[in-house]
Amino acid sequence: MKEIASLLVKKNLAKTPCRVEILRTLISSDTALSEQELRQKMTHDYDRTTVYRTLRNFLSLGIIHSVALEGNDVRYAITRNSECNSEDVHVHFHCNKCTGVYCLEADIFTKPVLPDRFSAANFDLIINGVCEKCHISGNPHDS
Amino acid sequence: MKEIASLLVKKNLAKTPCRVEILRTLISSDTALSEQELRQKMTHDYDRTTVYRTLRNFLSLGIIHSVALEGNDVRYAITRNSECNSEDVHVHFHCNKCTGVYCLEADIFTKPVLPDRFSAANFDLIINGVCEKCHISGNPHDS
DNA sequence: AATTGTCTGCAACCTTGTTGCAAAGATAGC
DNA sequence: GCTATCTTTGCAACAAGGTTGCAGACAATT
Repeated sequence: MKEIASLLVKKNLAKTPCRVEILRTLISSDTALSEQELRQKMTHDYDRTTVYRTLRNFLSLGIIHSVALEGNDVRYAITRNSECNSEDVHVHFHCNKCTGVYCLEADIFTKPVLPDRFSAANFDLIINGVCEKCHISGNPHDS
Repeated sequence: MKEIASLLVKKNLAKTPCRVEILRTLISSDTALSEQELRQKMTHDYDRTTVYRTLRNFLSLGIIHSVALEGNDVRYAITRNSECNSEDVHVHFHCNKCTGVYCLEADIFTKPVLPDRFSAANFDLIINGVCEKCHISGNPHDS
């Protein structure tokens, strides 16, 4: 919890309940969460607008990042140095069974050679498949 | 134009004006189009619902495919065998200047090694950067 | 040309993104 | 610890998609 407080101080943000709870929820989740999932996991029911603005704020500060999936499905996750913080490569795994989205290490990705005159600033890779938790049983981890 | 007619016949779809025009527009565009861009490029103003249903229809038949970008931004493009039809790899280039989305050859992509117990069904790579048309001048191709 | 089944347009509703404004809360100085 | 100030929150409201049902229009078939 000190982690959260110092993060907010570092980013010059007031330590408000909504911010603390959003951060706590995202930090303690092993998957990226949709806004809906996030709100459901939070104990207090904050207004939609408040959560929206807080997420937007966190996004622009790089505290969290978002993953756009097919079908207007956006997930949010804490940006951890060890996983998703590579300057220009983001790798996410989307499980077709439990629908969870996991941040994977960026260094498993090899940058492709682009056609002439195309220059890349960053890469976003989404891998669809079956995650480790759903691998054996075939049963989803979250139901 | 025969191309379009035979495509529709092959997929068991009636040759209706809306379908023909959507296909014609997508085929003649070198970039993936948003629904809005698509509607603007079409000569007849079809109802939003009609376009929506037609696109959904084409998507499920694999005639077109969609690319989900950040910020609820979805683009649609014809699925060409030479470009985007690889069974499990889709590579798209999103230009930060002209905002265009181009389908790139899937074979420039190298599949990464996944963590234990993760298994992949398909890969979606989105590369952000500057496209060939915006490369030199710095001026966007479409304005 | 008539029939049948599909497609289109309209109305309507839901979700998500977004803004303005006023009330409530956090931070800083007294 | 209390007040002033600036920030954050909640509410209302609207825009843009996504989505469905239904009835009239249209395409394909006989």
